[in-house]
Amino acid sequence: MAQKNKLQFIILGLLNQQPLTGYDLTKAFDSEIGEFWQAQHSQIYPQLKRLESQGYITHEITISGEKLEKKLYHITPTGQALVRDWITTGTPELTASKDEFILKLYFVQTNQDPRLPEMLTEQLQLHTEKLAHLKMRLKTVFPTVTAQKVHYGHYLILQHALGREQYYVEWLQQTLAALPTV
Amino acid sequence: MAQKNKLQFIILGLLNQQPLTGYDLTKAFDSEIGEFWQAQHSQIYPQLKRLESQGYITHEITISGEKLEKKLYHITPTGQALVRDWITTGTPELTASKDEFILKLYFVQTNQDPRLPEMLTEQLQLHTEKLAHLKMRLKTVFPTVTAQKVHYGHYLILQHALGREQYYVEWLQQTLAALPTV
DNA sequence: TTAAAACGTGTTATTAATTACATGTTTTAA
DNA sequence: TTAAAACATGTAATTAATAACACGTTTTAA
Repeated sequence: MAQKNKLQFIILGLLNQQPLTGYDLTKAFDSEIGEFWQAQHSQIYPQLKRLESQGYITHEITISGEKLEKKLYHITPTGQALVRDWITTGTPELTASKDEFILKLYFVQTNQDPRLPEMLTEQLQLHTEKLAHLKMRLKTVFPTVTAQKVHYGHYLILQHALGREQYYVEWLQQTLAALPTV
Repeated sequence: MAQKNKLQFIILGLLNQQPLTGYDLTKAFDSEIGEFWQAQHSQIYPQLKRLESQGYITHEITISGEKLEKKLYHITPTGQALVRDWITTGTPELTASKDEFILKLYFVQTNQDPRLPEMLTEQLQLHTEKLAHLKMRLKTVFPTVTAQKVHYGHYLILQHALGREQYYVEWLQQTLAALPTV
């Protein structure tokens, strides 16, 4: 019941900002969007077809260089209405997340387990790198308060991802520090 | 391409602690495990069959009451080796999460958007409730430091979920507070 | 005593998502 | 000038996941 297939709304949301190609949309999932939703091009191209057949988007063909055809997708008024509805409608689901690493920890019975330091250290490094990357991105994309206002949603998403990562790093550090000394 | 199908490892991990029925396993995903992985019984029962055919688990039939047959699954030594491998092997993937609400925010162009207060308030309530629930659980399940050591993994998972939720609540509060006053 | 809730196990159908296959063009840097 | 990287668009095959269908038992509280 109700609203699944969130990919369609994300695509519409992106096209609501500006016309984009399937390739552009795919790339969007590699950057900030990818922090909160993932999709491959093999999911995106068929979805674009479906959205077009339903009248939510249209496309225009442009030629890049000599003969490379790009399909630039535009949102229609019906599509815009659909995005508006999606955003306005409540989100009571609390989309559950998955975390393989935390699950592995769950099966570690005791804080004496000799594998713990190595496991935690590996994650600490990974998450520290990611945190650094997000920090840099936030600083370069939104250097001023004015820049934050130009695309507030983008700012929010990056900043939320950063805070989430920050928590993860701190938690790993604390958990490591709390381990019994050998 | 290495190791997908993480459900199998989670099931094995749980059976490594104690023999369980399919129903028990299903319930495990309703509680603490569910914070970091989800699975329905329609995924679990077939997976149990597969694991058994591969020799990682076996089952024993017990009768509950007059005639209700329960299949109690046990892990085999091969299965135990598989769990050990899974835990010991590195986790370099950083399992990406999904969050529909944050995505909706992404498509809000400006902090002047009249829908923002309502959207954020709804989430604040949901996450505050969840946080309270996790706090209570942590307090009842692990009232003492000694209790934490009895099943350290369980403690870690609950405590991590709580911290994550805490961050989410604080972020929502800050974002709400930073909104321009009407 | 009886109805509801919880226990218990399965399958089928559908949809979502990933991986792999498949092909070609344009740009950029060595 | 040429090879690699990036651009660009699709389909097919497989696997993961959810929702729905289906059935029966035991326990518990009204």
